This record gives sequence, C-alpha cells and structure tokens, in this order.
Amino acid sequence: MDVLTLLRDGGDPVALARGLIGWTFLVDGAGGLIVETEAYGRDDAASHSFRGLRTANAAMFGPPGTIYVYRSYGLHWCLNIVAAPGAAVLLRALAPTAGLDIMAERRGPVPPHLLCAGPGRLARALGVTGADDGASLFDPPFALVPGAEAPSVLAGPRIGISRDTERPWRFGLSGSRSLSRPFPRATH
DNA sequence: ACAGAGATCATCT
DNA sequence: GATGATCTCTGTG
Repeated sequence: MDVLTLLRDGGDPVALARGLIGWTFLVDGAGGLIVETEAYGRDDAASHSFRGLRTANAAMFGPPGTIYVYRSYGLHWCLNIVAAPGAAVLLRALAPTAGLDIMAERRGPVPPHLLCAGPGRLARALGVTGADDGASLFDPPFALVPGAEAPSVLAGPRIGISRDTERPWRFGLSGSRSLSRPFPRATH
C-alpha cells in the first residue's frame, strides 16, 4: 500500500509513518526530506486519541490528511498527519532542502542539519502553530512530494512516552544526520 | 560527553 | 497537584 493510497482511503498509521520516510514535506515552500516519523494508533496507550475525542485532539479524529498540531510540554508545537480517524503520524525530523533562509530566521543560529531535527524544532522552522490545527495536507500552504526510490528505513521504539514504550513505531532514514536522536537497537 | 534543570500550560487525577 | 509525543542552556568530567 503506497502513501497516496493510504492518505486517500485512510489506513494503518504504521504503514504511513514508514512510507513517508524519504518524501518531501513543505510549508509555504520551506521544508525538506522527511527523515524521521512516529506512528500513533487509535487503541494505543501512548496516543493522544487513546482517551477519546477531546477539544484539544479533535483534529486527530478528522479524515486522512488532516493536520493535527498539539502543544508539547506547554511550549513547543508538534505536527502530525492523520492516517485514519484517531490515528496519526508525528513528523519528527526533516533534512532541510528548501527555504533554508526563512527556517534559519525562525530558528536562530543553529547548524543546518539541526534546523528540523526534532518535532518541536521542525514545527518552529516551518512556522507551524496551533493555527494550523485541523488544516488539510492537500491544500496550500502544505505540500507533499514523493520520494525518488525505496529508501533504507530504520525502526525503533518511540521517544518520550511512558506507555506502550516497546512498540517499534519510530522510523528513520538510514544514515541521515538530521535525526533527532540515533537509532540504538535499529532494525530494518 | 553527559546530566540536570527550567520553561509553561492544558488536561487529567 | 502532577504530568507530558520537547528544547535549550548550564555545569561538570
């Protein structure tokens, strides 16, 4: 099942998270290669959707392709793409390829490979905020460009969670320097 | 290189 | 009152 079919018909967030590695994500022309993602399911104790529909997580229950933005630790914004109602993919890191100047402006003096190396950094660099919550991936300013070929993808446990910590639902582009953290016990 | 703390707020207990 | 799908800065080895 390819990414476009998953996004059109809705489907497994794990398949979408893995499939998005190597694609390019842009907001207003700024962004880069998706090098790190995480999947969150509907019946997944680590997921914001686990306790059901709330005002803050309503966008996560929208149709496939809905943008779900939440505030993390009271101060960062993090961006998800809905795979199916209650299931989504967290975009954790990009390798910057476009709009480096505007992203550097938003992020301050950091090395280019760290501009989007982490979910909070990524949202900051792309200018994504709570105002984007509920928007559609298929409409401007968002854009998703297919990857060239099947990349080498690493998998490992998700980061920063305290429940269902062992599911290998974090995915990364092998060899990328823009990962938020390395994959210690990485598997293909 | 690694560890710890502070920032900051909606939601949950 | 505690807890996060985090980041940055600071202190120490």
